[in-house]
Amino acid sequence: MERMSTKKNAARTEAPSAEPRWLTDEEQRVWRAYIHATTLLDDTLDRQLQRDAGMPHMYYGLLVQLAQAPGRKLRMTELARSAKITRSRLSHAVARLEKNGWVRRQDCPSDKRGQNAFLTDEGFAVLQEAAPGHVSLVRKAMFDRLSEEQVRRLGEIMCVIADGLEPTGTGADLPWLR
Amino acid sequence: MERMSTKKNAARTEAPSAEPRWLTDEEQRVWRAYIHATTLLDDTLDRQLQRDAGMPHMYYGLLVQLAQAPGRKLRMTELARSAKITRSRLSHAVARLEKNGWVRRQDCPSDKRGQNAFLTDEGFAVLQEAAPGHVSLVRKAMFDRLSEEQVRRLGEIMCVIADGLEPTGTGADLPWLR
DNA sequence: GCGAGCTAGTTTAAGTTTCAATGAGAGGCC
DNA sequence: GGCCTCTCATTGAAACTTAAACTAGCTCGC
Repeated sequence: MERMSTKKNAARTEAPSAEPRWLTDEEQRVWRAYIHATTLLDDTLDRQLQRDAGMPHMYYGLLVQLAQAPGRKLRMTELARSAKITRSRLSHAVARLEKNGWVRRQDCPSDKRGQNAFLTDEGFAVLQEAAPGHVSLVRKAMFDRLSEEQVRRLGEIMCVIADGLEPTGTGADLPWLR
Repeated sequence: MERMSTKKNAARTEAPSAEPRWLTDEEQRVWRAYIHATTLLDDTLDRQLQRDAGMPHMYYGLLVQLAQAPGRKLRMTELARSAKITRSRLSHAVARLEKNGWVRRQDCPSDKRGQNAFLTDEGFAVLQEAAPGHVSLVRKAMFDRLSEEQVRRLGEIMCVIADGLEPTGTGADLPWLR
């Protein structure tokens, strides 16, 4: 991805359109490994869940969030935030899950704009059926292949990255996207 | 994602439909952090490249692969393999990139079924324009936030995961998807 | 040299995601 | 109350992805 042009790595005060600091060779290798691993893993999980539970990984994640929420229900915005997706995307997703009978919506009593999504018994059953296979795959793809030490470090690293990207306010843009 | 039902963690000989080994609390935390970080980062990169270069991250990656290939060209299958995507997806992607004038196809002389995708000068120019902003974002989201030690470890971990998922033959399925 | 089976790549249709636009309620201010 | 603005959530169109056919060319054994 990096180092398309002349390298000139001198530290400088980063004027807006100055030559950027390209990635070092090691950083490039790590970045490529990251892209490859995440791409492969995501595709693998998607394919398995599509086959075994009839839904993509993201949708499965939504069901899990609901299952863990008190009363198995969550406000749409809350669900969107915890799943790290847009409200629009969630709307479409819940529409589909509702069509499958796994989730239903109910009006929020305290705020008439609001909607609660809640997991049906059918949805919970689907989750229970799919969970073992999913966990098993996650384990085989990641945890069985890493030492405890590596797992701990991966956790730290991922938290650092997520913290840096977390939209601060509600939908506030990150400063360094200009 | 995990631990939906009773826990019974005793090691056992893993009969096909036995109670699976659920994730420990730490593993769950790490897994969630992983999902969150990768989701956020991928979305962030997609949005920035869509805005600055008019294409999603994956498409940008294809241009990069081509730019680095000898003669700026690559067989379709080869490109699909190095980008970790299906041939079908690549077909669609190249069709779109071709429509933008950034890539063109040429028949492969040695194998009449084959196609070479090659990067046009326009495509290269787009890449050169987009690269600094992209690298800068990657840096700010990941490398600037991690110590050298962490970067090295992340690289190791990602390689382990990728190795475990790499389709072994051409399109051969992984054994543990049953 | 020809038929079975493989490989390269594309196509179709169905499903998913994005972006921008919309409607409808909440909240503040005068 | 009336008005302005913000938030919650949905919608529709366009772009993207996927799985499953499908075409065409290679290759190997007989």
